[in-house]
Amino acid sequence: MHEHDRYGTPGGDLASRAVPEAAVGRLAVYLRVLTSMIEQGVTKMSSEELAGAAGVNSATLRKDLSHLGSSGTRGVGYDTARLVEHIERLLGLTRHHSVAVVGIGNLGHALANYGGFPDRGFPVTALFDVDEDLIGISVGGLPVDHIDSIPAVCVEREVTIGVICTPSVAAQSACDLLVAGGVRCILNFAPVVLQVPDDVEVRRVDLAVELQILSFYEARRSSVDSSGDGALRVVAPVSDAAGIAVGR
Amino acid sequence: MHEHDRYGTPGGDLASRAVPEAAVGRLAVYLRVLTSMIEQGVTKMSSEELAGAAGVNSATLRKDLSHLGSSGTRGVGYDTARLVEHIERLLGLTRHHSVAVVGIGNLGHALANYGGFPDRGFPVTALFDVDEDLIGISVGGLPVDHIDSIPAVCVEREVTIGVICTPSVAAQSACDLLVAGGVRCILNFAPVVLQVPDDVEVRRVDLAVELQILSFYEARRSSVDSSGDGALRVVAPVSDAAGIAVGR
DNA sequence: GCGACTTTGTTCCTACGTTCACATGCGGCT
DNA sequence: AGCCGCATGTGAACGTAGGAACAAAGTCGC
Repeated sequence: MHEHDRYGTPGGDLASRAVPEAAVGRLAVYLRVLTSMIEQGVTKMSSEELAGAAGVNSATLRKDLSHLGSSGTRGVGYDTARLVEHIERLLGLTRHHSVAVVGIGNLGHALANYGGFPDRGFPVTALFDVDEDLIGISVGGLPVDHIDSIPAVCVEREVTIGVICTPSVAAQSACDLLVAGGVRCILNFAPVVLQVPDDVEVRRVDLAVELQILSFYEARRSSVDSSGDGALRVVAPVSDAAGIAVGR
Repeated sequence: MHEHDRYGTPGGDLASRAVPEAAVGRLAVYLRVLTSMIEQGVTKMSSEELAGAAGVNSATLRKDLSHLGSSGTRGVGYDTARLVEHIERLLGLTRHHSVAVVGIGNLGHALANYGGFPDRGFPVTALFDVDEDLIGISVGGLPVDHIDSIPAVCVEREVTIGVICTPSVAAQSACDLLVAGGVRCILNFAPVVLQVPDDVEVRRVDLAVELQILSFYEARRSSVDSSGDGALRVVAPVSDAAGIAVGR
């Protein structure tokens, strides 16, 4: 199926997944909290502290960290620098991932201008668009190429991650071109469900969906208010203060 | 920490709303697929068709749709227009949600210029920033106000959704101002965990996390490739540096 | 050097979300 | 008008995530 069920692959007994996706997402959050703390000179943290800063339960945090082997010291806590190292290794951040952005509209512009992308390690090395007026001009210090050259350029610059910021109608073809260029990880901002080969991983960031989910909560809250019935049914398991979102 | 666990159905009656968050997200996707289909003149769809287009299992789709009451006709399928109506009602899209964007940098610009925001129903009615050079200028047809005026303006324009596009350090204060202005739904693009009262719903969209998750998949795949043999379960029991942790 | 305290790593358990499979119910066909 | 087929809606099973509690392990104080 498209958008692989990242859970147990049916027949794929193999390593498919030892670390749950949800845990991977949280690990990325811990990583940011940790680097921020290190900058402030913090060298040790307990699971309680780190969990508080990341907005998760401490047991969940310890379980997540256990996926990368023993990194803590009982009775003391975790060495921040060491932990960062371990998480980076697990997430594959030890080597850089060249990023290509397709569709240099408003959003594409914004992403290209982020420069090294939030948290370095993801250098943007290629920009593409169809608009002839954009080709060749420099955005964020990088020239825009025509989408026809996607496959060649991606191979040449060893792009590992493709970001799609095109209008919906162009998203699938942009995706196909990226895949043709050997890109197997795609971040899709276009509000469509992409069809890709099984070995390509797609993550979708959908603003409309996010807004509609918020709308749903707002609507429910309103109806609860008006109904006067206090028995509200909360479903979101992570709606605790500072919820960490990441649904799906 | 959160009280409402209620699983039994004490009140029972307004049972219709125990919709899981994951289902809400999918419903938003179905909604888009449906509107797109309607534009193409499609009036009826089976669960199989719709599920295929949305990239989910048909059973999951039917269960999701069951949350909004019987909308289909057995032996026939779903009436697209009717379904759209039901989903919109559940998601609270029958009334418009005024959106405020805080932080008119690259991303804020992009969002403001989307105009009505992807899929209408979410008109952007206020823009805020700290930069004096930006105050007063028009972005996407709307003037930028100073963040100090957030509370007053949000109340006045009945903003229900706040979008935070500020740098990390400014995010929490932007959030506080929005909350002070009565905004209880927040979409946060800043890579920080916001602290909010219990009745405020925050959803976080974190590009760095998304990229790092992709990086993780890429890393895992690479190690599978390079290992050659299928015995990649081997993990880093000892001090294997590149281990990806499998098994537990 | 020994004991007590602290915090990790893990085990168990509960709850949820997804999927399978089937009974129910509706439209079309003869 | 009645029967057949087909797709919905739902009940049960399965697998996974998350939280509480506990045991191992290491440090600090004496």
